[in-house]
Amino acid sequence: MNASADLVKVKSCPTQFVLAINDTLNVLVGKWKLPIIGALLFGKKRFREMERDIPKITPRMLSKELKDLELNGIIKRTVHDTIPVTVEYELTPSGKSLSNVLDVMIEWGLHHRKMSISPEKAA
Amino acid sequence: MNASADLVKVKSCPTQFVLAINDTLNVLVGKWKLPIIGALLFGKKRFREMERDIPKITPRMLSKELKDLELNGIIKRTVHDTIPVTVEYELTPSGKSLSNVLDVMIEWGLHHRKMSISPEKAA
DNA sequence: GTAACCACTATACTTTTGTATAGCACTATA
DNA sequence: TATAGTGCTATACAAAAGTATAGTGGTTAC
Repeated sequence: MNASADLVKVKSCPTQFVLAINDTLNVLVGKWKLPIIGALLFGKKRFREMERDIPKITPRMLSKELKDLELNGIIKRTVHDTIPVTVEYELTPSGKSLSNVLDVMIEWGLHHRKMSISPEKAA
Repeated sequence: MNASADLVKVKSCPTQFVLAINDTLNVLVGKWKLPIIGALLFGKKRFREMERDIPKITPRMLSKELKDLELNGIIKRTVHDTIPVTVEYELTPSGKSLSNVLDVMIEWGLHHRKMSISPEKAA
């Protein structure tokens, strides 16, 4: 498997190129996906824990987004049959590897922000 | 300016971290932004040209998204006072630098797709 | 003169996304 | 017995995003 060869192939074909990016975009899009992934980058978390960590999220949204992320193979849900049941969420390897994408996005975001505030200095 | 130092700073602070990524996300989100940026990666384009290049986009959407991207400093709009007027759109340096982000997203997208189809082989 | 190209804009509608609020079935603690 | 915590789901609504269709005001070619 050669990632950069794939890149060349994909970039020469706009449609495929858009499809691949959309896969990534779909995983990150929405008001809550990022805060959720962000929270899980720091380790396993339980439902109520995340509810407290993420300001203003409703249980409905948290539940919905967790399902979505699970379906997309980004997080793994584990039910422990303690009493009462406890449920743990954690990132899958695919989910963890997203942090590479996020790093680049952070870099661009910071740089772009500086550029729009003071293009010449970028201080 | 040290990008990786910024990265460390930002990642230790979840709120900032989410903000920086959201800046990037906002630029890319929506059904049409990516096709538009994709089209402009291949050079300057005019309105009708893009309308033809991007299947199924309506002029309303194209106009709206172009405005949005211009406001966000991703593209530059130039009006030439030919008769009739011609308008050209092109990526700004900030816009061009997005291709780094897109590259990483393509890589993740392709890899993740392979993982979900056949996790062991990843063929 | 009519048809077509240019770069859009207006209006009305549907779909998707997110919010507000309440509730379930269970258990542990006071 | 009352209260609070666990991990959610149901219903109804509001806001945002996207679509469909038509039209503007100009110019050039047939």
